[in-house]
Amino acid sequence: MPKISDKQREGRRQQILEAALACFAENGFHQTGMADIVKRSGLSHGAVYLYFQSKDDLIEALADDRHRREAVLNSVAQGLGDPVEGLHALVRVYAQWLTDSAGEARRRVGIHGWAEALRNRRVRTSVVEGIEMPRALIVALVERGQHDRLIRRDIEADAIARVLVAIFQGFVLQKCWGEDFDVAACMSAVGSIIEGMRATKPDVKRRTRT
Amino acid sequence: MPKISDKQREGRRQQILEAALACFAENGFHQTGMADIVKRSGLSHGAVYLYFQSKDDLIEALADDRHRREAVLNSVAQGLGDPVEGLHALVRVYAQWLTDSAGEARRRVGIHGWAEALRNRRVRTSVVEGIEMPRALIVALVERGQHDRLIRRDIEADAIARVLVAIFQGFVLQKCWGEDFDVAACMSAVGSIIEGMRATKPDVKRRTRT
Amino acid sequence: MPKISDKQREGRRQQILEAALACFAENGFHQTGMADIVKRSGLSHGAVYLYFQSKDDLIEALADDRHRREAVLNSVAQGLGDPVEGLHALVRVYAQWLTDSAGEARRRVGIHGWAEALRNRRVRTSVVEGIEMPRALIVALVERGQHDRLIRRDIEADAIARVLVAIFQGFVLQKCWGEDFDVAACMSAVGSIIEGMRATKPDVKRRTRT
Amino acid sequence: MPKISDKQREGRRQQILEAALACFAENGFHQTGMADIVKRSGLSHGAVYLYFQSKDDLIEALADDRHRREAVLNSVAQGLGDPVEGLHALVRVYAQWLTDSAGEARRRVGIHGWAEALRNRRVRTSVVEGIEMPRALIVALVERGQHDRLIRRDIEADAIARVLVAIFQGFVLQKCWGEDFDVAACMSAVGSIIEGMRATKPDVKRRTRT
DNA sequence: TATGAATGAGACTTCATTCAT
DNA sequence: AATGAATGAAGTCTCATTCAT
Repeated sequence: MPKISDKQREGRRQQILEAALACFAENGFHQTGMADIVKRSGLSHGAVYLYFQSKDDLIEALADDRHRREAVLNSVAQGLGDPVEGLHALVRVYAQWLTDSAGEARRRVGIHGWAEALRNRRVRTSVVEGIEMPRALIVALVERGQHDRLIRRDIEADAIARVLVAIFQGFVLQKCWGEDFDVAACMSAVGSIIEGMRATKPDVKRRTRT
Repeated sequence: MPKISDKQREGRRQQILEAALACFAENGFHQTGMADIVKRSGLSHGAVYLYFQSKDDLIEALADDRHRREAVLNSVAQGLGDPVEGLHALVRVYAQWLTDSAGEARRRVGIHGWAEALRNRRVRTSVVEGIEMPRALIVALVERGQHDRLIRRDIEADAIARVLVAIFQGFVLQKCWGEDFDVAACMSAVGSIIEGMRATKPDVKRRTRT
Repeated sequence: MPKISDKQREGRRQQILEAALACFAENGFHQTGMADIVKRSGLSHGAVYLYFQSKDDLIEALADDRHRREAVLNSVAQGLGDPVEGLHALVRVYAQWLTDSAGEARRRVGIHGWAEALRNRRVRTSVVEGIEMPRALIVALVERGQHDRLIRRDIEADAIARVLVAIFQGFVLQKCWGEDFDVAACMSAVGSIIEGMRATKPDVKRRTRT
Repeated sequence: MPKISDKQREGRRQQILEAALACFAENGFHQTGMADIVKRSGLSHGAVYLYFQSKDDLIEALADDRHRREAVLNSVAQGLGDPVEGLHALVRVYAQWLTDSAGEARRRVGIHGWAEALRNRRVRTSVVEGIEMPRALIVALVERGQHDRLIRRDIEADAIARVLVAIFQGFVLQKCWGEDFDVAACMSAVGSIIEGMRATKPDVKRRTRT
């Protein structure tokens, strides 16, 4: 029975996804031909279509894949005691993801996905949900911090969350374009921003004044 | 061979670029056909190729166009007395650019350009130079501020510049994807961050002022 | 290698032929994929190829099948006393075959076979032999009728046979295309034509003249 | 201005249609590749798609073409004084069409079209309308003949019309399959059938004879 | 015997670009 | 200068058939 095992099946799937990832990272979705993916995967044309219905399906599978991986990333920063420490932890996780050389292809494909999201509804959904996760996480941390009087109350949690997400998006772009993007320094600056969010002791002073 | 006037020539060029911009904004570079641009421009295939050597040439021309427009944007924030006010002014200018409904197409094409920059050296150069301008401006402002003891000296000017640029890049993405991106609130958060950069020795100053 | 019984073998064969018949009736030979037949038969690709060498083999097997079934049809009209009654009987048999709702698929496949006969020699042979049977039968009946002075002698047996066969072919086409083909009325018209072939009494007169 | 004239345009269209006709006649619609048509037309792939949107469009254009030609055929038999002569005229016209050696390809494609009509709604419409024309014409002739007491009133005009149409359909099939189809003899048999429809004024004749 | 994953030639169609007019 | 018909390489995808298991 050449009905291959689920493990083998998944292996083939990954093989194709990896080939597609590498090709898309190099040339973008629309400048990559199925032939490129086929050749890189080491399989045949037909085999690829046995695992993915179409090129778009492949693109969407990669989008979903990314979505799933990011969920894991975010989980790292959850459940930490101090909200501000939670934010720092999140920054650290993303900094690491940004530095991981094996993730270069994934970051590049991510950028192509951002552009694709503008016209492909399914990709957009995946992307938007992808940023929704860290956004919600940050909002929760900030609001908890504000409730506990650890974070200044004059900043909107929603807005600061979008700002932090934007920072990482911009970092991905700048890192992928240039060779001289200093991740450590930039991350340190982000750390400063987070520190700047800490409630200053005036709370105490105000109380004393009152 | 009725050689047309330079003015007419430039008009035709703009006509084509506008058509291309609209098409690219809708469908991206590689999902837009020359036929789409030709139809939208109201000219003929031949005419378009009279003004642009190739589709890539058109893409690069738009990238350069963007580059030129951004130079104008940045000039607004130059020459202001107070560096921190300069930063705020820059934020305001970009906020307005982000809100301008007529610029939606340009923002979308910009995103496609970010992806294209990954594989097209000429586009990448244009994009990188494009962010180099505000970056350098911010660096200059911050360094002047630090020199004047108006801005904290524990943050790296280079890094904070990249952070601010990244924020705007991320905002463009989030704005183009979603319908519920609150520009004003986010900008206000950016304002807070800038305020957080102010040197905190008010005591001394107040004393001296008093 | 558990060799299955001949009975099982024949069962499988029929199972496949039935699936093929249904698929071909719906979509024609060349718009039906082997995958369709495989799915409908409930067997596997390999199994189908165990019973039929190729798709063409399947097509030809169905043509032969039809050939065999028609032989049975024709036998009904044989051995009747009155030749004219024989013709009427033949008409009745074909009318019934035309009305049989279970035969719809077979009629449709038949039409596809007529087209296929134009390029597939084996199918053509099968089809031509298929019409040869009723044609010869009609010729025999008419010639016997003419010999017995029951049928007018001014008509060629060969020609009238082709006409009758043609009528049924056309009826199959018209029935399969349209929903408003009135079989009974048309058959009645054919009956009139056959009646019109009866020798009129002039024979007697001629005799008297002689 | 290389905008070619309507005449040239129509010429190219015909060039392609002729190539398609020849290919389809040889191998049927689905066994003919666009490459075959392209090669035979002497044009390029792109050029063919400049005149026809798709292969299906080509098939449908040929179906419409046939439809139009048959309209001309039928017009021949219209406006004749004697209805029975009209029927004979119609038979003669179709007999000629059946014999015309240049029409062999058209007849073969017609058969493929009959099969295609089973699954392609547009083709079916074209085919059904195509037989509707002669059918209506025959019905009109027969009814006029019956009204004028020239044709027997015991036969249904509708039914006999379908019979005559069926005869020609069957003839086309038999002619295209076999090399020994005797058109003249068969047509003569059809003539006999039509003669058999004449009202037999037995009363008058018998009286005169008597 | 039976399975179904795999093959790869070939199907249809698009599209950036050219060039005769 | 301007046109738009024409090109043909390359794109995505299908499918009859095979063969390791």
